[in-house]
Amino acid sequence: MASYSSTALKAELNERGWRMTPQRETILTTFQNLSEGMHLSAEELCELLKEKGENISLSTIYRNLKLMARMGILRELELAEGQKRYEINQPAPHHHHHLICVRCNKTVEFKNDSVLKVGAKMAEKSGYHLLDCQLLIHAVCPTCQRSITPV
Amino acid sequence: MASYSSTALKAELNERGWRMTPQRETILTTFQNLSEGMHLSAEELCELLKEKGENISLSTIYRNLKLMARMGILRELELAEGQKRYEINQPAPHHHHHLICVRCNKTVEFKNDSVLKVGAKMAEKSGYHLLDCQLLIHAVCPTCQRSITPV
DNA sequence: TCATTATTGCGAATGAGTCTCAACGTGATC
DNA sequence: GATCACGTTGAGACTCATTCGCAATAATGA
Ligand SMILES: [Zn+2]
Ligand SMILES: [Zn+2]
Ligand SMILES: [Zn+2]
Ligand SMILES: [Zn+2]
Repeated sequence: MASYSSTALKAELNERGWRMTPQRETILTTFQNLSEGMHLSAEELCELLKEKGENISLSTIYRNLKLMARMGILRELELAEGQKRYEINQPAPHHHHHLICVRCNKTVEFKNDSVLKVGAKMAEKSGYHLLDCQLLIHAVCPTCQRSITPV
Repeated sequence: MASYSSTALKAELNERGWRMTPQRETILTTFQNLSEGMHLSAEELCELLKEKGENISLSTIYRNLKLMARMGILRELELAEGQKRYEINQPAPHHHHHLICVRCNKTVEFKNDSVLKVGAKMAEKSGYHLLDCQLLIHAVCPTCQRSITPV
C-alpha cells in the first residue's frame, strides 16, 4: 500500500539538510491511506486529523503540503475554484488524470498511460526533472448542459 | 488571425440572453492579438489596457475572464503560484501544453496532438461538453537542479 | 549530552478574487 | 427612434486561502 515509506522520506529530507518530524510522517501516512478519488485541501486535512485526535497546526500543514508537492510526493491539484487540493502521487499503474465540470465541479478520474509517457518524454527532452504530469480537462457535465443555470 | 470573431461572441452571448459590450470586445481582441507564449493575469491585462488608453475596471476584467473561460474562448492557467493567467483557446494546430519549473516558474510550451485527442475522447465518452484540455507538467528545470536553493 | 538550527504553532498580515449597489447601456418592442 | 427591461459596469468594501514573523520546541550530528 505504502508506495513511499516514511523511512524513504526521512532519508530524502536528511540528504537535503532537513528533518523528519512526527507531523510530516502523519501527513504522509494520511495521504497513503486515503481512498482512491479523495483529494484533500489544507483545511480538510487539518479537520480530518483533528477528528482523529492528531492535531497539526494549519500553518504546518500548508508548509508541508507545499514541500511534499515540490518533492514529487504529493500532487497539487486545482479542481474546484478557490483552493488547492492534494493527493498522493502514484506511479504508472495508479497514475490518473481529472475531468472537471466547470459549473458544478463534479470530477471524474481516468487513467491513460500514453499521456504520462508524453509528459515524461517532454520533461526529459528539455532536461527537466519530472515531478508531476496531469491532464486537466475542463468541460460541462451532462446534468449542467441540461440545466438553465447561466455559464 | 482572429479565430473567434467579436461577431461570433456577440451572437453566442445574445443566444444566452447576455449582451455584447465594448469591454468584452476589447478583451477578446487583446487576447487575439497577443503574441504566442504570452499569458496574462487579470492585473496585467488591466495594466496593458491602461497603457493603451483603454481603461477597463479590474472588476469587469475579472468577471469577463471567468465568463470567457467558461465559454471555452479563453484558457485559465495556473502557471505560477498565486494567480491565474489566461490565453486564447486555439484549436488543433495551435493548441499547446505547458511544462513548468516549480522553483523558478520558467515555462515551456509544447504541442502534442495526441493529448488533445485523448482529452476529447474522454470528455465525449462521459457525455461532457469539452471546453479546455491542458497537460500540465510540474518539474525542476536544469538550472534549478544545479542551484543550491532548497526545494 | 550538548550545540546547532530546522521546524512548529500562533496570531497577524497579505492579496487575489468576489460582492454590493447605484449608474449606465444594450437589445427588444412598438 | 423612443421606451422599457434588465444585463453590465465601476468603485470600493469585503472575503478568506495562504503566507509571514517570531518565540518556543525538538531533530540531528558531534
Ligand atoms: Zn485524483
Ligand atoms: Zn456539472
Ligand atoms: Zn500557453
Ligand atoms: Zn527552474
